[in-house]
Amino acid sequence: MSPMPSSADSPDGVSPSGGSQGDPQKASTIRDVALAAGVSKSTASRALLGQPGVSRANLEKVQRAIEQLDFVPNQIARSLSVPSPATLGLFLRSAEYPFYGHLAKGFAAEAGVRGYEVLSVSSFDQPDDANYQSLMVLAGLRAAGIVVASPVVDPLTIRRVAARVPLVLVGQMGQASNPDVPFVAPDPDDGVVLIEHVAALGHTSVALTAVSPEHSPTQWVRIQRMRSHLEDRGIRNRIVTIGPETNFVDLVSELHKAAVTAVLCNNDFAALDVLAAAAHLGLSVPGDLSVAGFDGLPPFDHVAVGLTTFRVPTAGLAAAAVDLVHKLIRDEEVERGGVFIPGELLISRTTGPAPAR
Amino acid sequence: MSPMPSSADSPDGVSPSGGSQGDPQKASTIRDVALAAGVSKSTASRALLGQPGVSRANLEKVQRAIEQLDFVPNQIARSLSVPSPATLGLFLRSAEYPFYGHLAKGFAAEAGVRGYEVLSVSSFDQPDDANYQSLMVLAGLRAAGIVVASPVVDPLTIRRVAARVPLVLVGQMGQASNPDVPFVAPDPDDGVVLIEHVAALGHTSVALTAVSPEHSPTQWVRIQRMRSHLEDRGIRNRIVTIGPETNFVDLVSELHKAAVTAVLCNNDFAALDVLAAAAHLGLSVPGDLSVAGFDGLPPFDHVAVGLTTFRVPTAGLAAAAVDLVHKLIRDEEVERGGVFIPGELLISRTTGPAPAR
DNA sequence: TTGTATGCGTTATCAC
DNA sequence: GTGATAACGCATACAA
Repeated sequence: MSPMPSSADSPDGVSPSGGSQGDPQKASTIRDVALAAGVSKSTASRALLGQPGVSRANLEKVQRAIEQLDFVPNQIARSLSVPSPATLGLFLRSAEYPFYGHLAKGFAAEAGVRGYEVLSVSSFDQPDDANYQSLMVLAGLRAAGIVVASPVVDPLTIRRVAARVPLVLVGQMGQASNPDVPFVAPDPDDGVVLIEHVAALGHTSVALTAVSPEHSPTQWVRIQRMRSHLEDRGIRNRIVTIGPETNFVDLVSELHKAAVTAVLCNNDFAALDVLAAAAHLGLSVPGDLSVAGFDGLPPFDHVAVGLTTFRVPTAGLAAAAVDLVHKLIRDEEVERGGVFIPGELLISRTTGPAPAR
Repeated sequence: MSPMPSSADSPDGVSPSGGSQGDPQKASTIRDVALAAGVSKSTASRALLGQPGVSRANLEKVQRAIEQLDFVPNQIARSLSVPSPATLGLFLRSAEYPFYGHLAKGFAAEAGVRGYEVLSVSSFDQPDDANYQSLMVLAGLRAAGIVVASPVVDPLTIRRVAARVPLVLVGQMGQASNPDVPFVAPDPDDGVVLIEHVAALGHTSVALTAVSPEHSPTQWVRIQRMRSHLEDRGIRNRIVTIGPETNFVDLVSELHKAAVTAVLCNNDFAALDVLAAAAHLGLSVPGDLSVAGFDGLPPFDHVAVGLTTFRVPTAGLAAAAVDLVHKLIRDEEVERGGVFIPGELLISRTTGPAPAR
């Protein structure tokens, strides 16, 4: 970049009223550029786009005018005339949760290599109406496709939007409510892998933590599978529902008294709470109690944390979602019934052999 | 800490009737609606916008046509004639990093209460050109204002966009390159609080970790202040640059041999690496070595992690950014020189008195 | 090589 | 109350 002449300050006395910056003075258009360069709009446009068929003299004049006017082409107007630059909409639950943050990253990466621009909106736990509005913003922007990665959108909204634009659900199994909407989800048998792990360690009484089913149906499916697997193996089990008000010290104390030797948590943060409670109670982990988390996203996969957990494959989910919506956009055949991506067990220091009794 | 939702879920459905999916037919326009309703575009538009001056009969006809055609107004075309005043653009570094995820959440929350819709795009570490394109998408959408929370956008791009639309930087001090662009940033003296903490504990030889300056200018400023503060106090210090290839065991071993008794890390993940290395070397923490992190976002603020760290106020930063851009949009006076938001020291179990020598 | 005219989808300004 | 028509900013056949 060359240094700007000092005349770039506003010498013509267009004194800003209050704004210290970028006074919303009307943006210069290609018409201004053409005028300043003494050519027609068409020539200015061609020069702008670097198209052939512009004399060198005019090219330079236009470029100078662009520089001087700080002209930035209006993408909106552009996209009105040319077929919309492929944009993918991502409807995401609050990126505050690591799962969604990582999903977003994987999504952007995969979409990027396919040449899509990505626009995302966060649905954090708003009323359904607001979610519909937000989704409509994406649709109104003429996104080529939309990926919904939020559990808090109701099926009717999904269906209405899906009728209008290629839409893929991720992280949720939509078939129950919307049989025709393709989806990609973690393997529902992921949790079973954890069961096999603690079973192999000799545990015979296991607790599973869970949040309320309506808050997280997918998690509920996973936990039901875990439970039936436990019962097939004759392992005693109980499901404890936790929430923001849960007193983990009381909970862990009670579980320990009931001879539970392993707690499989619904996510890593809950596992952290259980670990803190165990420490507070003087219980050794994994000596007295084995604890496992779920999700396995950084930093919980770090050796220094030492948590046994299960890594949910955010990158794989994102990639599959982009692939799916890409096919939908191109009107190709997609897998009905959804795509399941299995995760990976991460064994660390919070699980061990069941204590001898 | 309360349990957080983990891997996503689907709402329990009702009415599992089939919606059609993936029709690649071009979107219907208001012209189609007008045609189907047997009215003119103008009437259709008025009905669509709920404007007065439409007969009840026509209103219903239009609404029915809209329903039947699954018509969604093209926001892009709309904003060509009428700038949409209720949309804020957020240009964010990859939400994979917790800092940006939390920032995004706070931003959406604050923007929501002010009635803004939020559209965000992620700049993960792309070439500048791609970032320019992404930013232009936002600008091109005619967002009322834009907040840039990414250190990887070059000043010229910022300037050009800021000339067109109200723009605020967050997390970086833009005054050097763009004196006129308002910004909100963490207090540069945040790190000094950590210095005072370890100084009070009697440490006389301290190491600071850092990533390369161009990767994070803000961090660099903070660390320079920390260093000068250390020198004012006569505390020996060294800055070690770390990166993805860093061998932390070697690093910590070397620091320990050099009689360093406290390591202040540039973020919590780095602290985790240092802790793991210390454990691997048989060093007790904080007996032999005190370790502190930086950022203090979940889960590092959790008592079970036990890390001494410094919480950077993401919510406050986000709120201030929204406030600033809101003022800019309304053409109100904004603070020149930026807004600094101080964070909060979180003392836990990884820092302690300097070992007697 | 350059300019003219037209269309993209919507809203706004007029007449009627 | 309603419907032509002109912007909005840009790209592009089509002429010249």
